[in-house]
Amino acid sequence: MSTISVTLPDGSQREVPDGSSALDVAAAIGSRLAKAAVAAVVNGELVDLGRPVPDNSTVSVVTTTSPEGREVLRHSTAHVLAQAVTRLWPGAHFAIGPAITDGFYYDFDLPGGAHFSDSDMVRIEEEMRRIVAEDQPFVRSEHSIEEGLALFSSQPYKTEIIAAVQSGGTAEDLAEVGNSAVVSAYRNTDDFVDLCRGPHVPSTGRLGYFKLMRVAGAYWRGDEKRQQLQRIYGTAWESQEALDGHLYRLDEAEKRDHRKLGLEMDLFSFPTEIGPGLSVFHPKGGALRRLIEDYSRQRHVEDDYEFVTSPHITKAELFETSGHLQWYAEGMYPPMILDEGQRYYLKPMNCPFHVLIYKSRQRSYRELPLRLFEFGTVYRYEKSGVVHGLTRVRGFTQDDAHILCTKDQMRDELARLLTFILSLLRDFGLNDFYLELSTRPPEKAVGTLEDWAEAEATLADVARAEGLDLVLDEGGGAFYGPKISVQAKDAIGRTHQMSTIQLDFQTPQRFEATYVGPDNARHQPIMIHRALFGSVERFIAILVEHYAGNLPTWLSPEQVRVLSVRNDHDDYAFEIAKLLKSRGIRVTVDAATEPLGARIRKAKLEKLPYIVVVGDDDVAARTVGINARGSNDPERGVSFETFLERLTAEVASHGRPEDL
RNA sequence: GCCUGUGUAGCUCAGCUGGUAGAGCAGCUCAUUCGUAAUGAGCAGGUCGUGGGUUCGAGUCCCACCGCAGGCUCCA
Repeated sequence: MSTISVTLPDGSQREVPDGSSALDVAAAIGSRLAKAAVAAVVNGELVDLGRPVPDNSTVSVVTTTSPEGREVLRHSTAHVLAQAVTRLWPGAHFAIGPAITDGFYYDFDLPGGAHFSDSDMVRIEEEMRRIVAEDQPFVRSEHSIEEGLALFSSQPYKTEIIAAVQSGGTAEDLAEVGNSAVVSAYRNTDDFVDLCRGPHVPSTGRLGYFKLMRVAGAYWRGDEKRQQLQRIYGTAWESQEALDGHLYRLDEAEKRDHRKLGLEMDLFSFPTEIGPGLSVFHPKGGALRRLIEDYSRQRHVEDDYEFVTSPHITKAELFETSGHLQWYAEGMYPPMILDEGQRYYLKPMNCPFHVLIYKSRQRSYRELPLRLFEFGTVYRYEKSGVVHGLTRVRGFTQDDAHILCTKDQMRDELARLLTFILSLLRDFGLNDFYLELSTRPPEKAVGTLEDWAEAEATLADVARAEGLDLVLDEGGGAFYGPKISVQAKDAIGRTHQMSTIQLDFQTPQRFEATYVGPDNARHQPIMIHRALFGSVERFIAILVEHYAGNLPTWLSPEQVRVLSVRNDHDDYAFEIAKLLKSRGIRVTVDAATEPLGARIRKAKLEKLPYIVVVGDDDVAARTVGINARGSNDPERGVSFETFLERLTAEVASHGRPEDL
């Protein structure tokens, strides 16, 4: 028997019999590898294990613990889901079923307009386990377009994809099929075959560590004007431990949910009497908010911003001039009709007001850059299905500023701004950033291509200069200019869009804002929109989740609670509370009305940074007992002065919290 | 806006196939005075999201609406 030679990832060569499959190669390397293998990369292409390997090819075996391997088994699990559904609902049409982060989904259209219910998830999962137990093979076949259309003649969504691929096809379609010349399909049984690019695990028996998570609606091809399908989401892993780990992480994330913690910590609420997406901040949330805003104000003062304010409503004319009514009217609250037909709108943005402040008198180049800052509360009519806690609301406050500068100043101004933003975010305990550049949206955009190109290039240069990773978001810009956004990773690795810097060549032009240059002629300034927190409300949500409610001491609404052991220690407790308060510490006293253990427990549950206990010894020696958050080991007999120094130093340095 | 769920006391939840609401915690009162995560007793608290309907009778069944949750679409 003749042999062929393959190159392995470590560079070594191996001789295998001609006609060997990727699985044979894996087996030749080792039986454990063969057991863990789910697919292979042959000459750079991810393929089935059963695929014969050509001579002189490079072969890399993909195992279940690699990202590619997990993707293969998730995708294969999606096929098992589809088969289970077709067994239970004969005649069901299925659309697409890709692997996604941590799992997979599959979209279905059930016969007779039937819908899945939550209890169906149990039945489907049972059916899936039967299919796994049957250990059905995944058998690949390749067909011409015509054959493909015939093979899937009872599956209209599949034939639509094949037909779309025939006439070019989108990236999404090609992901299903592979390439435009060949229609590939994977058959599990005589009754079940699915259109798919592959690769797949050799057989369903390789799967099993999955769980169906939920059912949701999804529009066919993501188009809200088309058929709404039933989407089932699932998660799938290579082992029970990995699956359990994922479920545990979900559980932990749920414990951090700012909506839950916000209620428990008495920070804010959404009274239904006020309306969806409209929040009120309670005293503790109000304190947190004031601390955040005050610190931000201080930093802005230091960075040469000037403070302005503007009203919440305005005549339509302002947003006609800015272009918002033309582009985003559906995102605005409907107008109030006043004074013989005059239309007034709640403001969805602050920028036109700031431009009017700029325009209130003639400006000289000597005044630029002019940095106008406002905590501006805006209102946007979000669709009813999208409001979510504090992160997506209908009324919120932006830490909004608009910088007007000359074209020559733009580059320096952007660089300075990015440094400022990162420094401020780091002060709040966020440390892991990358940048995203959103470029010209093809449909909704004003301005010349040249202006866009120049602005995008400048933003990219400045981002690179900061040394952070830059990700491109093609077509994601606003209608009036490109933007760069700072993305921050939180304590459990989730990414949040934080700050945005938006260049705008259009608004100054629309408002005919000018400055007089050294040449004594009028010129148009550049406008930079920027918000660091984005919205104060959303920033609070992110901080609460980042810290799991354990806000750092400098941001805690109540920093210290003093507990007296007995009533006769109350006077001392109040005395040191007064001293702490005089040093700017937010402190309360919980006098001895219930047992000490109960008061400790209550304060612990409220996530207080410091619980101070004072008893006989402390009154005698002017000391305190300190029970710090995150510690199960209280310190006794610390002198009050030592504690005060430690506390004020921690607050001043924005010291990090004990447990994230 | 669309799909699927869901809504009982401030919070967490129980309430079987329809027979006129129940617990724990929190709150209040009284007693207890205690050295680091729950002292005891008592009291009070709900038109069961809202409005219709079926029924002798609805927290429970049906319809509509509202809120919330998870998705989809959207997010200047």
